[in-house]
Amino acid sequence: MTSLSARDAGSRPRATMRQVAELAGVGIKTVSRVINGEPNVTPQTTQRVLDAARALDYQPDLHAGNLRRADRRTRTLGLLVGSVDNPFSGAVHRAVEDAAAERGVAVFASSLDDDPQREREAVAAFLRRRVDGLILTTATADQTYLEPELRHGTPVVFVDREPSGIETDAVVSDNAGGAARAVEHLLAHGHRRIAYLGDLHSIQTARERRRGFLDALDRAAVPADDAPVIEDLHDQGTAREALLRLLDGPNPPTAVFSAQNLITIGALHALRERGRHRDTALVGFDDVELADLLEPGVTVIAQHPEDLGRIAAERIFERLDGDDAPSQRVVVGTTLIVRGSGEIPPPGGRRT
Amino acid sequence: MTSLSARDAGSRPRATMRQVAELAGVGIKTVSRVINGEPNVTPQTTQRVLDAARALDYQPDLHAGNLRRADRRTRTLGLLVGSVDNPFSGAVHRAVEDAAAERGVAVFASSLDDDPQREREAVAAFLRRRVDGLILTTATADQTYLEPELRHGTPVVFVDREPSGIETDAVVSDNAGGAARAVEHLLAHGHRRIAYLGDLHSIQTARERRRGFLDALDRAAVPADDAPVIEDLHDQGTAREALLRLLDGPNPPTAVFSAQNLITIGALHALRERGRHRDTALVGFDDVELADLLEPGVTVIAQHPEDLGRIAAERIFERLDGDDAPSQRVVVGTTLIVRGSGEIPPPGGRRT
DNA sequence: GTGAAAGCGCTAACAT
DNA sequence: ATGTTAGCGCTTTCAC
Repeated sequence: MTSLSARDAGSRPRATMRQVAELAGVGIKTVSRVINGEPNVTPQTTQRVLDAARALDYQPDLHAGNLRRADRRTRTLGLLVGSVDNPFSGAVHRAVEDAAAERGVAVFASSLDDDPQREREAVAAFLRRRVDGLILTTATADQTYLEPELRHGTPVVFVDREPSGIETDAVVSDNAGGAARAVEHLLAHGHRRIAYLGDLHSIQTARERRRGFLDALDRAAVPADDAPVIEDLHDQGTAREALLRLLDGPNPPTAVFSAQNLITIGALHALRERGRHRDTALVGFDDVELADLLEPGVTVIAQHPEDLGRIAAERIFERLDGDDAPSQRVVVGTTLIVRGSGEIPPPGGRRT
Repeated sequence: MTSLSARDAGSRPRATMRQVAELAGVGIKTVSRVINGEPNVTPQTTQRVLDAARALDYQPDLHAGNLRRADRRTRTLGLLVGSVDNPFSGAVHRAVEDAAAERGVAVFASSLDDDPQREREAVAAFLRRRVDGLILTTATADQTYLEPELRHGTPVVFVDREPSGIETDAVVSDNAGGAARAVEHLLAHGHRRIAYLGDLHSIQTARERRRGFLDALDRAAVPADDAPVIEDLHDQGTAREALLRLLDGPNPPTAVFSAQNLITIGALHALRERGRHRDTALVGFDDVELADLLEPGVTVIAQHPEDLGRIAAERIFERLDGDDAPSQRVVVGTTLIVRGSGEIPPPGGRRT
């Protein structure tokens, strides 16, 4: 007897509806009615069926039922986020889960890692499992590949980043606006030499934040030469190194705008390492835990990931409920949280 | 024309294998062979089938196939964590996802919120979707209800918390050991009056950490009366309030052991608010982001959630591969990270 | 190398 | 109020 057969010996196959029907002495359709809470079954029969189901540990097979069911709903959603390990993604995920759970919908979650190929594979994996809808953070330059799914009627909502090449719903932060707000805040405190530390240029939100940053400088008539723009940072380590290079350079910035949560953490490390955290201003995009307890506290442009996730999930369910309005783009505002680091004046004090 | 029918008008039903077969001019079984990479199809036929599949945007229906497939595998896992919004859970989740993705397995993730009812519902939702295995963080006092699933052959691995009432695999941190290590560290720095701030007593790990805490005090012959033990804290707010009460009381502790990540954050807030963060020692269980940049840095007993998640997922796949060894309990060690807060001496200096 | 027929567990449609 | 039959999209079995 091999280990496999030994294992099989102990395992009863899962009970089916037919077996429940047999044990209860009723037809299979009656069991179906009871399990699905359909009317026209006497309380006595209902009880007999429930007893039989309990006795056999019966669990209905959602996928088998779905195969023939008119609405063909799996009550399942596919969610693609930056990384389930990132606090921003976690908050989005939680909001989606809450909205889905209310409706008896389960959520497949996958991490994108800003890798276009992972996106394609995750979406394909979702579709093969016939999810009712897709909530996607995208890493591809163009999402035309989703066009067939949209035509098939599968709702797709983009969260955090806007779609490109297809017309569909999106829920995003006010990236450019938030970044501009950060810069204006630093400008108001007298800074002129503000460094930009940004994520991969391939990421739409990174480009938006950079645009907001540059626009704000432009509006203030600050020559862009004064602003070192460092892009393509993708984690704490690279962000730290980039800022260390700036701080060690000939003309270090008096203020820093770090355009993503991990980059902010990397920047904080660099400033501490050079002992420059009390004289170099810093505003981060996206809030980070414990930012309020650092000295100085970290001023941030907070996003509202719970709102992004909740609204995205609600759009999906509205679409599933038949809403066929033109695709919408919802922009969720950001909030400046003043904590100290963003209010540090430049060395010479406020100029002009 | 209602909005629903208008919507339907634009949506083509999803292509089936039969349609692909028709378009390619072959039998359905040949399409099946091509899609599943089975042998005995000529390259020419293969190409014709792939072309047809492409033309129809064909995506195989994993669940339909699974209905008849011999192994009945959905290539899907159910994961239940504390909350997808918690950094510890996020790290566990990510490790599970990585192990699963390698094998083409998708992950359903749900948040437990330490609510027994949510656990039951999440597990039922997983089972109705015929997940191949369950990785569970539990909130129930007894998991005997899973016995039928184990008999059906569904692998169940507990992560973070140990099972009760059933024999199955578990992957947990060394909670008691880690807590004891924290206390020993504080004792070594001269503390005798050490407060314990713990999570819900209903949580197994919380009880373990409390046990480790009390055992270490006992071994050091420190009377337990000196140690205020506050339990049933469940978020930053309650933890903060509890510590504020202790600090404002007649005989405040000289050191604090906060037994969970959110509790540590709440404790940090309380200490700051009273300006006691430089003279009250603190060791936290579970690491928190930016703990190293606070002043003083926060000394913690770090867990290794990535290891917990990875090992749990590996156990599941080993079981699915036929491993029928007796159930295993894997204990992942903790790591003391010294950063400053845990090395603050008591007011009178080191006693004895 | 390829295909026809049966059937997985369930629901829809139509009995009775 | 309950049962019977067909069939969802696929894999299995077995025939050719």
